[in-house]
Amino acid sequence: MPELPEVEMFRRYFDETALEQKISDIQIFHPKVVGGQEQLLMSLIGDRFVESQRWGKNLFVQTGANKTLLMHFGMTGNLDYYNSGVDTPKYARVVFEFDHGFNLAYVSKRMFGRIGLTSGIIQYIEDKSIAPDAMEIPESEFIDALKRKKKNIKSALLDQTVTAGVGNWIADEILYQAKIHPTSVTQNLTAKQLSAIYQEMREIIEVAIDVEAVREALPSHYITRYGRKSTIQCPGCDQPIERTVVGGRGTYACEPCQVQF
DNA sequence: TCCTATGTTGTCAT
DNA sequence: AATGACAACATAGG
Repeated sequence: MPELPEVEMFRRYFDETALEQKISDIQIFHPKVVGGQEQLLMSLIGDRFVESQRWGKNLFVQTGANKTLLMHFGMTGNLDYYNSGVDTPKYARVVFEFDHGFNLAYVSKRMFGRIGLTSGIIQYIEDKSIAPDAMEIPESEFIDALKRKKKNIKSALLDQTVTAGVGNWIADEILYQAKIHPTSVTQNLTAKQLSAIYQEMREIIEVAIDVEAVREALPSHYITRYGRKSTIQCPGCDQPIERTVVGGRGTYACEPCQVQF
């Protein structure tokens, strides 16, 4: 699920459910998602979450004791706030128990996600060379970063050192809306085309957040709205949307509409 | 049985 | 040294 708009939904959900409550206990069901730092995470018992911040697909939370929790959701992750009297959600890997009888589960089915304490947001972002968030990055910085990449445009958009938050469906939608073929050589694109990509990126993310990241609620001229089936037709020309593999990721595009550069 | 899935990273090659 | 290509990770559904 989680690209930038989905993680933004998780952030809002987290704010509505988990802020300002005393953490009375923590359960870790799988050491892998905490990177072996079980003791460190357990040190949050008695603390409380005070403020969340999203950067790309990363969700950071500051605690009252000035610690920084990081959650990344991988390909299959989410948060689930539930009454402690009912069953623990399936695939819950870490559970925060609060004083008043409700729990927050960090759920990660395929366990590609990670949760744990970091030395701080800025430090973490620097260490991992993560670029500015896709909704924050200035156009000139985005275009300069793209120009330096030798890979195809789709892979460049997925590169979190170019900008943070674009994932597989957003990349496909950006290139579909910009009418640019995903395998186009990034350095062949003109300033005007790169600018169009930037504008589409912002527009698509904004719209996705507006519809609360519900795919079926996206505009009818978005190919993402129709899911990842082999039967989708291009909303523009009615030709079938083709599936290929680009940079190791399933990629959907309209061959007639999207020009190869 | 085989392939795919809204992500990142370690390894190997260039 | 730095960058790029690609398999690997773990689980379920078609």
